[in-house]
Amino acid sequence: MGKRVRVRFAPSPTGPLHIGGVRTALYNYLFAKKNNGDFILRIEDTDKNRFVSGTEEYIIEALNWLNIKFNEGVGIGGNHVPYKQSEREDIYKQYAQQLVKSGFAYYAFDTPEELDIKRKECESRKETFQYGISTRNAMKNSFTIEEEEIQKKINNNEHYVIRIKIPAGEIIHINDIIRGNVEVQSSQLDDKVLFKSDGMPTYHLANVVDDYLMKISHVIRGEEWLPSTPLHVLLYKYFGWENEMPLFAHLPLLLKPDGKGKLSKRDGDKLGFPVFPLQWVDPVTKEISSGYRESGYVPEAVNNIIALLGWNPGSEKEIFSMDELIEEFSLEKVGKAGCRFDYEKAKWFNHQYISKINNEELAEYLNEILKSKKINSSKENLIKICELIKDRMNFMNEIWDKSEYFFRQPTTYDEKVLKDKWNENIPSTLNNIVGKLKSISGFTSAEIENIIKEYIQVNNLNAGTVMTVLRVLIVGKNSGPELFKIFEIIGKEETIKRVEKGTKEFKV
RNA sequence: GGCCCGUUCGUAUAGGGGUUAGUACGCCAGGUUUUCAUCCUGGUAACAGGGGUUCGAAUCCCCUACGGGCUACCA
Repeated sequence: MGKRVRVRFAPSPTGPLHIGGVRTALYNYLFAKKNNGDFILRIEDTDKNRFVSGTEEYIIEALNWLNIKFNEGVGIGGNHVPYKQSEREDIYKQYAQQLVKSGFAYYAFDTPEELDIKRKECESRKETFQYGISTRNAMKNSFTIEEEEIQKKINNNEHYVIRIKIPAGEIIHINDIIRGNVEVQSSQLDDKVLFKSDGMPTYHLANVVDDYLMKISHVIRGEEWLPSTPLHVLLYKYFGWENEMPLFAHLPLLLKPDGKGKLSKRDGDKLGFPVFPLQWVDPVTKEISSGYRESGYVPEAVNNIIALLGWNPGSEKEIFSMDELIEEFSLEKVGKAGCRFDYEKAKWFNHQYISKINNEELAEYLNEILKSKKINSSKENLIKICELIKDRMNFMNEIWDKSEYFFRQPTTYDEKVLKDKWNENIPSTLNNIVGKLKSISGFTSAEIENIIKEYIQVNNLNAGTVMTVLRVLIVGKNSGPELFKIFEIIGKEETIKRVEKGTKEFKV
């Protein structure tokens, strides 16, 4: 019996969640559900300077929209409260001090400015400054300052940090579920800050302490964390938690479409597709970044799209419901290479999902939009309309564009098409057609079709011409669903009105 | 620069010693639709390069190249 699966999604509230973060959340969720485990939301707000207000709420709203449900964490509580790191300040301090006491960490008093100077010096010599075994004896810290003096400094409220003491000559092993065994020489690591002078821990400390305390079994996170994982492994060891250390799985990164760098929050709308799940308005600059929701994506499609960015069950199946994703997901099938979002494929996925929405549901959605435009229509009609336009939609927000002509007369005609088809006989033909339409009692598409086709045949007319002209007068342009079905839905009176109006108004 | 991770059609991927290297999106062509879109059929297009190992390598090993990540008192 292995231990209970407990995974966490741990974003920092420094901006809206981007699509890569959403994917990390989704994989964690799928893994938890698949293994009947827990999915925890933890907010990693240890950097006071980068905090952006509203992002915590944003993250929760985004996960809700996508139906990625956590069962423990910020907002809902659990056995390991609090789940916000800023509220756990005291815990980290205690653990950092424990490490100092046991000799695995030490106090350091170098100011950021002093460190900056050191780094620049090294840079000018084309070297990299490493606060570690080779330099720590030349810095202001426990190695160079007497114990008594250190206590005095601390008591005087002098700024200090706590750094890990990286051991010499060790090989640190990481066993990553996705990448296998990774080995790193301890000499490559530096004495990273664990506890900052503002009283907050760094990611490294907070993360390890919380994962341990919250009994996290698997750490599923982006590949950008792989280089610091040896440090985390060392921390587990120094705390004596080796046996409780979670398993790691580092996900391939989502790259920019041009292949230059990883996708970042700053990419906003520059890429031709949303990078955020929900629209985001920057609280300071008021800059608006579009979201998948507002761009007309359906949440199930978004989940499907991002699930397949870096994971594939090995079959040729492509459309997965959330339940199917849960059923089939496994970390072993996650790929190693970074991947790119493809707008065209995403559009196709979304189209697949829209065409699967039942007409009643879509009709309700359309009705909401109509209400905002003060348009009334019967439910029955809306269902018929949705049936006709559903396959023509790629995004939900196209629904008005694709259905407008059912509710109002066209305000403009596609003149190019009309001019091309128009001839001196058209007006009289249209008048005759209006006469025919008036004679139809049950105004059904089948009946209309019979009558009009018969008229065209009897008079030896060009069907393409007549139909195209009628369409433009009714719809405004030369596209849309079957014309006679449109006639039926808008009704006899409206059809006749539009044809008469067009006949009168259009001049070559 | 150093360290780490990666590399199959344009994109997402399947394939893990013997395949005509499969699929989906895109693109192209044809069909359906008297329109457009959907839909259907077909086509286009890839194992980064070089060395090994092997009867045989996309697949295992090494090197190189390229891409990416990390290198903060950011996460």
